Amino acid sequence: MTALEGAIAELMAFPLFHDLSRGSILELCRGGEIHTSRHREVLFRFSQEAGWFGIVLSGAYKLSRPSPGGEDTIVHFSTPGDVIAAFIMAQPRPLFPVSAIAMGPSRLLKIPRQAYITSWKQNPDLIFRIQNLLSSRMSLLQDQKVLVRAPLSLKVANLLINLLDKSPKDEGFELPLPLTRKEIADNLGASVEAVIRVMSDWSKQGWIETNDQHIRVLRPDVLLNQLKEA
Amino acid sequence: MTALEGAIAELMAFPLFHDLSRGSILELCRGGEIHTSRHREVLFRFSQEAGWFGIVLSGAYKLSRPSPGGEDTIVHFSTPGDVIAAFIMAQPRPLFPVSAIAMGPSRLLKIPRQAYITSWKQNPDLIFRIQNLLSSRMSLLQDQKVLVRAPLSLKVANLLINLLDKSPKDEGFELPLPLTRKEIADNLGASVEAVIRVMSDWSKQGWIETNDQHIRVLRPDVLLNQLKEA
DNA sequence: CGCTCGGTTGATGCACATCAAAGGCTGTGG
DNA sequence: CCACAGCCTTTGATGTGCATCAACCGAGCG
Repeated sequence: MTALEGAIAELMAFPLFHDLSRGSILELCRGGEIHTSRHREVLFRFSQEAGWFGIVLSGAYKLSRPSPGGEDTIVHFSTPGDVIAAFIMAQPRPLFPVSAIAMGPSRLLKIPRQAYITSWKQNPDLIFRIQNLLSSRMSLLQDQKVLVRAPLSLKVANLLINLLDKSPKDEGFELPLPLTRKEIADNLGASVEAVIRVMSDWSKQGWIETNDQHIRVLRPDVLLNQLKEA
Repeated sequence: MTALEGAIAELMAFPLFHDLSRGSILELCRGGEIHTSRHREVLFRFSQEAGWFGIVLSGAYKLSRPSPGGEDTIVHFSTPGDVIAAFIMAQPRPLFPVSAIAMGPSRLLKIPRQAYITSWKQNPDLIFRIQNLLSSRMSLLQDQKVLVRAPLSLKVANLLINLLDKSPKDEGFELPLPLTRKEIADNLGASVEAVIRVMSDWSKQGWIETNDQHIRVLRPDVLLNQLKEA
């Protein structure tokens, strides 16, 4: 419980809990516990029973689903402040709709489903914020869907720009999470090699820069232009 | 208002309003009006201000978004019982995230945003049902995303099966909405010609049958198998 | 030191897109 | 009532973006 109190400060910084008092946040997170993940640790797997939902505190998790070819497809990257699996808590007997795997060391606040049903549900404003989160995630999915016919470079540009939006502005255009080419490929439905060819081209142009899985976008304007003019 | 009362019977049949009394439904739909659309009529366009949301009563609407190539990409087919734009009502000043166009003559119940903010919000169960609708729609989008790397025939099979699920079971596997090959292509991000080649092959095999934009799936088992074994 | 993981490069082939052309069907206006 | 324009479907010919396969390199790590 003391650990939980320590996390309150982090929680209050997230838009989800904006304006809420320390006391009510504690009440909402009753029974919650903080889970620490190592790089590549599996938090849960697709179709497991979901007795809890979570809020990302630090690090990142990739959410993926098994695809017919055995390879997993990444459907979302969850960064701090994101809720995981909250959307399905309203179902009578929810199953996780995705698998979740940590990208680098990460921390997550696990909250029992019961708390959602009892205290969260009674707070319409909170439910609305969840609904907004969900609808903006849907919006991202649709953005990607619209680009299916576009060349691969556009898809990569779109992804980088979107991730950049999540990043704190003072980071100098560095993506807020470690990202391999394979993960990008798995998210876009492309092959690693194709992604590499696009990105190493951009590196040569001096538009991006990467060291050790951390990508910095030097010329976000150029990438944005690709998206617009096409 | 009398017209609205006439629609109550239809509304009560939808899962969304299941178990609700005639009176409370009337209350929820206060200020609503029934809109009748002709084939190809535009209900609203992407990025217009959204002062209302809707419930499809009959017919169908396609929801699409403009894509870089000018061509619209269809993100969802809405059939009776579906809510349209309810998910964004929680935002302070919502804009329609898609365009909506009628497929064949259709009817829709328009409900002012104000009603959502006041009466819908006060009913946690109702909000939860909306959340479930939204999350199942997200699930569909993810299903499609998982198939990006799969051959076109799998994507078409997946689409037909999903639409079939919405259809009343006594319809003998006929899709519940008129659907052109172009619309299928626009939904899957493929070319019309490619879709035609897949489907006319299936017709020759005797797996499907189409007359005048109405598609009947004669061998749903075969299509399902394609999805599984791959 | 072998191992796995991430990145990179080149050669080859295929599933589609694209372009072109044509016929049927529907609605609309002269 | 006819003519014309749009929309939907179909078929064939040609081209290409990207998947696939194969190989290699450097870095971290037990």
